[in-house]
Amino acid sequence: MTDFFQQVYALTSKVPKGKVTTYGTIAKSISTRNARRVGHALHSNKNSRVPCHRVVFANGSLAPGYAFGGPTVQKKKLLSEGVGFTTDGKVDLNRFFFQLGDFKQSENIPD
DNA sequence: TTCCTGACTTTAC
DNA sequence: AGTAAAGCCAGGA
Repeated sequence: MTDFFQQVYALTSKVPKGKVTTYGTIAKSISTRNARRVGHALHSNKNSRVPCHRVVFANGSLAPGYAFGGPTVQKKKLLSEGVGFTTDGKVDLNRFFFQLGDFKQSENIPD
Protein backbone atom coordinates (compact mmCIF):
# COMPACT_ATOMS: atom_id res chain seq x y z
CA MET A 1 0.00 0.00 0.00
CA THR A 2 1.46 3.28 -1.07
CA ASP A 3 1.49 6.45 0.93
CA PHE A 4 -0.54 7.94 -1.86
CA PHE A 5 -3.37 5.58 -1.06
CA GLN A 6 -3.18 6.51 2.60
CA GLN A 7 -3.48 10.17 1.73
CA VAL A 8 -6.50 9.55 -0.44
CA TYR A 9 -8.17 7.59 2.33
CA ALA A 10 -7.28 10.22 4.88
CA LEU A 11 -8.75 13.08 2.89
CA THR A 12 -11.82 11.11 1.94
CA SER A 13 -12.40 10.15 5.56
CA LYS A 14 -12.15 13.80 6.54
CA VAL A 15 -14.99 14.85 4.31
CA PRO A 16 -17.74 15.81 6.77
CA LYS A 17 -21.20 14.40 6.69
CA GLY A 18 -23.40 16.17 4.20
CA LYS A 19 -20.49 17.16 1.98
CA VAL A 20 -18.74 15.69 -1.03
CA THR A 21 -15.46 16.17 -2.84
CA THR A 22 -14.10 15.28 -6.24
CA TYR A 23 -11.37 13.00 -7.50
CA GLY A 24 -9.52 15.85 -9.12
CA THR A 25 -9.55 17.93 -5.97
CA ILE A 26 -8.09 15.12 -3.93
CA ALA A 27 -5.54 14.38 -6.62
CA LYS A 28 -4.39 17.97 -6.69
CA SER A 29 -4.08 18.07 -2.92
CA ILE A 30 -1.58 15.26 -3.19
CA SER A 31 1.55 15.12 -5.33
CA THR A 32 -0.21 14.03 -8.49
CA ARG A 33 -2.38 15.42 -11.22
CA ASN A 34 -3.96 12.14 -12.08
CA ALA A 35 -7.47 11.90 -10.70
CA ARG A 36 -7.67 8.36 -11.98
CA ARG A 37 -5.23 7.20 -9.37
CA VAL A 38 -7.60 8.53 -6.73
CA GLY A 39 -10.38 6.50 -8.24
CA HIS A 40 -8.18 3.43 -8.29
CA ALA A 41 -7.25 3.95 -4.70
CA LEU A 42 -10.86 4.11 -3.60
CA HIS A 43 -11.84 1.18 -5.75
CA SER A 44 -9.05 -0.91 -4.29
CA ASN A 45 -10.31 0.12 -0.88
CA LYS A 46 -13.98 -0.42 -1.61
CA ASN A 47 -14.32 -3.34 0.78
CA SER A 48 -13.05 -1.35 3.70
CA ARG A 49 -13.13 1.80 5.69
CA VAL A 50 -13.38 4.96 3.60
CA PRO A 51 -16.68 6.74 2.83
CA CYS A 52 -16.02 6.60 -0.89
CA HIS A 53 -19.62 7.57 -1.56
CA ARG A 54 -18.64 11.12 -0.66
CA VAL A 55 -16.30 11.29 -3.62
CA VAL A 56 -17.83 12.29 -6.94
CA PHE A 57 -16.88 13.43 -10.43
CA ALA A 58 -15.75 16.99 -11.11
CA ASN A 59 -19.11 17.65 -12.73
CA GLY A 60 -20.99 16.40 -9.68
CA SER A 61 -22.11 13.08 -11.09
CA LEU A 62 -21.51 9.83 -9.22
CA ALA A 63 -19.00 7.13 -10.03
CA PRO A 64 -20.28 4.85 -12.83
CA GLY A 65 -18.85 1.77 -11.22
CA TYR A 66 -19.55 2.31 -7.56
CA ALA A 67 -18.88 -1.03 -5.91
CA PHE A 68 -21.51 -1.05 -3.18
CA GLY A 69 -24.49 -1.52 -5.47
CA GLY A 70 -23.97 1.22 -8.01
CA PRO A 71 -24.46 4.99 -8.24
CA THR A 72 -28.03 4.58 -7.03
CA VAL A 73 -26.91 3.31 -3.64
CA GLN A 74 -24.23 5.94 -3.47
CA LYS A 75 -26.79 8.62 -4.20
CA LYS A 76 -29.08 7.27 -1.52
CA LYS A 77 -26.29 7.43 1.02
CA LEU A 78 -25.55 11.01 0.13
CA LEU A 79 -29.20 11.94 0.42
CA SER A 80 -29.24 10.34 3.86
CA GLU A 81 -26.40 12.62 4.87
CA GLY A 82 -28.24 15.67 3.71
CA VAL A 83 -26.51 16.13 0.37
CA GLY A 84 -28.86 17.59 -2.19
CA PHE A 85 -29.07 16.50 -5.79
CA THR A 86 -29.97 18.45 -8.88
CA THR A 87 -32.63 17.44 -11.35
CA ASP A 88 -29.78 16.04 -13.43
CA GLY A 89 -29.17 13.43 -10.76
CA LYS A 90 -25.91 15.10 -9.83
CA VAL A 91 -24.65 16.39 -6.52
CA ASP A 92 -25.21 20.09 -6.02
CA LEU A 93 -21.55 21.02 -5.85
CA ASN A 94 -22.53 24.64 -5.43
CA ARG A 95 -23.56 23.89 -1.88
CA PHE A 96 -22.08 20.53 -0.95
CA PHE A 97 -18.64 20.59 -2.50
CA PHE A 98 -16.03 20.16 0.22
CA GLN A 99 -12.92 22.15 -0.60
CA LEU A 100 -9.38 21.14 0.36
CA GLY A 101 -8.92 24.22 2.51
CA ASP A 102 -11.85 23.05 4.58
CA PHE A 103 -10.11 19.84 5.55
CA LYS A 104 -8.37 21.60 8.40
CA GLN A 105 -11.70 22.47 9.99
CA SER A 106 -13.22 19.10 9.22
CA GLU A 107 -12.77 18.19 12.87
CA ASN A 108 -15.55 20.61 13.70
CA ILE A 109 -17.89 19.13 11.13
CA PRO A 110 -19.88 22.22 10.07
CA ASP A 111 -23.63 22.20 9.94
C1' DT B 1 7.73 -7.59 -17.77
C1' DT B 2 4.33 -6.04 -21.25
C1' DC B 3 -0.25 -4.88 -22.59
C1' DC B 4 -4.90 -3.36 -21.59
C1' DT B 5 -8.27 -1.07 -19.04
C1' DG B 6 -9.81 2.11 -15.84
C1' DA B 7 -14.43 5.03 -9.56
C1' DC B 8 -11.08 11.07 -14.19
C1' DT B 9 -10.40 15.72 -16.25
C1' DT B 10 -9.91 18.93 -19.84
C1' DT B 11 -9.85 20.65 -24.38
C1' DA B 12 -11.56 20.65 -28.92
C1' DC B 13 -15.24 20.27 -32.58
C1' DA C 1 -24.56 23.19 -24.86
C1' DG C 2 -23.46 18.48 -25.99
C1' DT C 3 -20.49 14.96 -27.76
C1' DA C 4 -15.90 13.17 -28.87
C1' DA C 5 -11.06 12.47 -28.33
C1' DA C 6 -6.63 12.91 -25.89
C1' DG C 7 -3.74 12.74 -21.83
C1' DC C 8 -2.09 10.75 -17.27
C1' DC C 9 -0.34 6.84 -14.33
C1' DA C 10 -1.10 2.63 -12.08
C1' DG C 11 -2.88 -1.76 -11.04
C1' DG C 12 -4.29 -6.40 -12.66
C1' DA C 13 -3.76 -10.32 -15.88
